[in-house]
Amino acid sequence: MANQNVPQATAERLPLYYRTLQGLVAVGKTRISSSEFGDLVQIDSTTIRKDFSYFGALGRKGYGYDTQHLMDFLRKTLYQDELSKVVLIGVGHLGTALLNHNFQKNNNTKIVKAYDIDPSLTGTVVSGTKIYAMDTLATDDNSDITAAILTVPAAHAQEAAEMALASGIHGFLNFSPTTLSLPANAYVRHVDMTVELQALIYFLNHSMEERNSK
Amino acid sequence: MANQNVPQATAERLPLYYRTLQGLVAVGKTRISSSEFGDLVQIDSTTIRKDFSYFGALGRKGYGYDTQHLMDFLRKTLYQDELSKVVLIGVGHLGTALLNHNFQKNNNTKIVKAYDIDPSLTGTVVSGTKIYAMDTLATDDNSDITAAILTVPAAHAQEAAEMALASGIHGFLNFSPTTLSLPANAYVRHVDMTVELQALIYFLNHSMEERNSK
DNA sequence: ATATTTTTGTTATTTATTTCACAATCACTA
DNA sequence: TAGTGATTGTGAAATAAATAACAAAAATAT
Ligand SMILES: NC(=O)c1ccc[n+]([C@@H]2O[C@H](COP(=O)([O-])OP(=O)(O)OC[C@H]3O[C@@H](n4cnc5c(N)ncnc54)[C@H](O)[C@@H]3O)[C@@H](O)[C@H]2O)c1
Ligand SMILES: NC(=O)c1ccc[n+]([C@@H]2O[C@H](COP(=O)([O-])OP(=O)(O)OC[C@H]3O[C@@H](n4cnc5c(N)ncnc54)[C@H](O)[C@@H]3O)[C@@H](O)[C@H]2O)c1
Repeated sequence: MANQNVPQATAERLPLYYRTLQGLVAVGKTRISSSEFGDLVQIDSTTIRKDFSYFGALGRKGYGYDTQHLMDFLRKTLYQDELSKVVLIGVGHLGTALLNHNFQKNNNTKIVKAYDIDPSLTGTVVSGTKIYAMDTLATDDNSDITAAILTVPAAHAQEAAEMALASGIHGFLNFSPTTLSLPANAYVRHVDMTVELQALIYFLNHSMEERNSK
Repeated sequence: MANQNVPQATAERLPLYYRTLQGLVAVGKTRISSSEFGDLVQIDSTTIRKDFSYFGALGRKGYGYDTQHLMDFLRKTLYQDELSKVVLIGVGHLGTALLNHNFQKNNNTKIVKAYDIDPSLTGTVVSGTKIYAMDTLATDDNSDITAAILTVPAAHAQEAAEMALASGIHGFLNFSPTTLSLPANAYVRHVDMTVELQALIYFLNHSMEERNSK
């Protein structure tokens, strides 16, 4: 069942498809065509049909897609039918916001514990999540944890990631503005708000120039 | 000077290059080769040379790149030599974290004001930024504002964006897990943490399966 | 029951991006 | 200042992704 040949670009769209389908099922919509779905998610309908086709025939010709069936399929494909446990490292401004955000709603992921270097935070509970000292991280057994969310200052992201890896964590969602150097058995995704903001400003200015020069 | 034919993928890497160069200049490194730079940012050196080549000859053969010169060039290209004013809409958990985060450090962008629908927040100041009522947004003159950061609940993101657009804002950094439908004169970038987390889980599981099947 | 319409799944085509390969050029050494 | 080594800039090739086009199939209407 493992689909080795699903393009990366397709895989990255699946969560959006899944969430959109959750919304459709919730409002009682039972069927949808690729073009109507495409309008919703702002992706060309051909791209959507192609994406689904990597997983076999999920729709019915002349009818479209059954939202419930498609949602169920994507839930399995995205491993959302089992709970994924994650930890959060760095309970500062951003980390606290993430702890307060209930990822578990429509999203089978739970922040089960947090780590911070600040001794005054050790043992406290933020939004139901207990905070542990960093000293214990590297020697803890976290092999049941899917991923670590890194919200520490950039200067400490690398060491924090290495400790987490030592404890058995292989996935990382890095919010620090720095590149991590980890061995090949680790997988990192980077959410970089500064980059996003600068890219936004770049594209805004350039599309304006383009418009003016026409 | 407007470079119409810079690929999108290249443009999206420029902020990372710029930030990395800031770090290099700060520690006194005056020159760097594309391969050393590539190791730092984890991008193939050929890609880096190609990226820079869209802007002309920025390096010197047999020498590499002058970090200060390259940084200055990118600062101009990314419009980082002028201050970009942005507003933030939705001062909740995430919005507050962003207000507390000093974007202006190494990043010529300032959140100049915020908006929220909660009357108890109106007139208060969070981390130096004054909060205004949503009623006033659509009629305010925000034509000097580059972009709006949207950190409102998903159900209100569309209406908030429309009000901001009415006030003269054309750029949006959307943190809500929802697609925005805006006219062509608006430009939206989407930061979607739920999608990132699910994509991470998907790739982790799939790369594990791949490894096991070998 | 038949005709018409809808809509998928897929092959072919186009476009975008990355990587390769290497001549041209400059830096540095002796 | 000649010779060697380093490193860029760039066409060509390879890979990846998006879009177009359409036959096949099923739904719906008549
Ligand atoms: N706050 C934001 O909105 C925002 C936006 C974009 C990026 N970021 C990035 O996210 C990261 C966190 O930002 P923040 O605003 O929450 O910072 P913060 O200073 O508020 O919080 C950082 C937390 O990490 C802890 N910490 C420091 N060193 C540590 C270590 N070695 N191990 C474990 N914990 C450690 C601190 O005690 C603190 O609680 C930074 O890298 C920042 O650049 C934040
Ligand atoms: N908190 C997180 O870490 C996190 C993570 C991922 C995504 N998000 C997304 O970011 C958004 C905000 O999340 P949050 O946790 O800060 O939520 P929150 O409930 O803490 O804050 C939302 C804020 O928006 C304000 N608001 C509500 N309706 C509004 C309207 N129509 N106009 C203006 N302001 C309005 C509320 O008064 C509140 O202050 C949500 O869409 C959420 O899904 C948050």
